Amino acid sequence: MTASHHEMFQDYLARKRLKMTPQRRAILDVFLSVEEHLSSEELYAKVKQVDPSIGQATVYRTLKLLADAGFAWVVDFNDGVTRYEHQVGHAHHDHLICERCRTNIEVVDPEIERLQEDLARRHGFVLTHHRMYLYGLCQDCRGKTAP
Amino acid sequence: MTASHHEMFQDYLARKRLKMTPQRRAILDVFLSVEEHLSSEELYAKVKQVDPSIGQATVYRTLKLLADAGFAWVVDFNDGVTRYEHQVGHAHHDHLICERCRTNIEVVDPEIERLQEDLARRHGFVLTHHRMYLYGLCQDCRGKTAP
DNA sequence: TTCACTGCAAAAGATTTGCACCCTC
DNA sequence: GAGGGTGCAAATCTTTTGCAGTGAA
Repeated sequence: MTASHHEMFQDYLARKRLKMTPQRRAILDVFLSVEEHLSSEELYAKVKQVDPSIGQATVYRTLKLLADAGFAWVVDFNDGVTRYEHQVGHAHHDHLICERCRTNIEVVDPEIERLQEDLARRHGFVLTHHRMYLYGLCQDCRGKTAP
Repeated sequence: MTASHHEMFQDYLARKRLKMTPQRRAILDVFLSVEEHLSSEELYAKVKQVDPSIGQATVYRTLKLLADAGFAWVVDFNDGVTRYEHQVGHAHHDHLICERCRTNIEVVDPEIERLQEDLARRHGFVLTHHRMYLYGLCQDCRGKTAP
C-alpha cells in the first residue's frame, strides 16, 4: 500500500524530471501515516523523529510538491497557517456551521458537487477542489434567545 | 447614504464602548467606495491618498473591526493574503478562483443556492449565509506549463 | 478626566530563497 | 557528469504588538 504510493510519487517525479530522494520518501511516509490535517511545522516535528537530519525547508518544499502531485490537499482555517491533509481513506466533505453554538456538521450533497463542476465548466474552468461553508442556526439554537 | 453607514458604524462602536475617529471614518469611506475585494495593503494605499498620515497598523486594526461589525466580509483566496469585501450594493456571489493566475470570477448558481437551503433544512438548520470557493484552473492557464 | 486610539517601529510567525555541497538519474 | 536536491541561515512577507503621545466622550 505504502509501496504503491512510493511508486505513484516516483512516477509523478519522473514525469516532471524531478528526483526521488530519501528525504522525500520519508516525508511522504510520515504524511500519509497521519489521519488529520497537518501544518508544515507539525509535519516537520514528526519527520524529525524519524530522521533528525531533515531540514524544515525541505518539508515545506516537499509538502508543496505533494500538493502539486495530488497527494495533499490544502486546508485553510484562515488563521495564517497552511495545513495539508491527504485523502487516502478520507472522503471530501463540506461544512454546516451553527453561528451560535459553533457546532460543525460535515456534509456532502452529490447534486451540489455535480452542479459545482457544471458551473465551473461553463466558465471554462476545470476544478481541482472546493470549499463550501454553510452558516446558520441549528434547531436547538433557534429556540434560544441571543447570548 | 454614506452618512447612514457612518451612523451604523457609530452605533456599533457605541454599543461596544469604542470610539469613532477621523481615521476610522476615512477608512470606512474608502473601503465602501471600492467595489472589489481589497487586501489590507491595497486599502492602505488608497487610504493614504486621502490622508497620508494614517498608519498601516490602523488600517489592519480597522479592517478587523469592520469585519466584526459586519461591514466587511473576509474573502480567502488561499494565497497568504487576507482580503475583504463589503456587500453594500452587492448581490451575494460565490468565487471561482484560478489557482495559477489567481483570476477570480464571481458566480451564482440559483440551483446550488436552493440545494444548499435544502441540505441545511434536512439537518435542522436555517441558513443565514454561506461561502463557496471553487478552485481550479482557468482555460488560459490549463494550456500553459507549470511556472 | 479617562481610556481608547494612533503612528511608528520593532517583533512575530510563516514561508521562501541564496548558496555551497551532495547525490540521483 | 549534469542538474536537481538538501540543510542552513538569511531574507521576505504579512500581520501583530509595545509604547508613548493624542484625542473622543
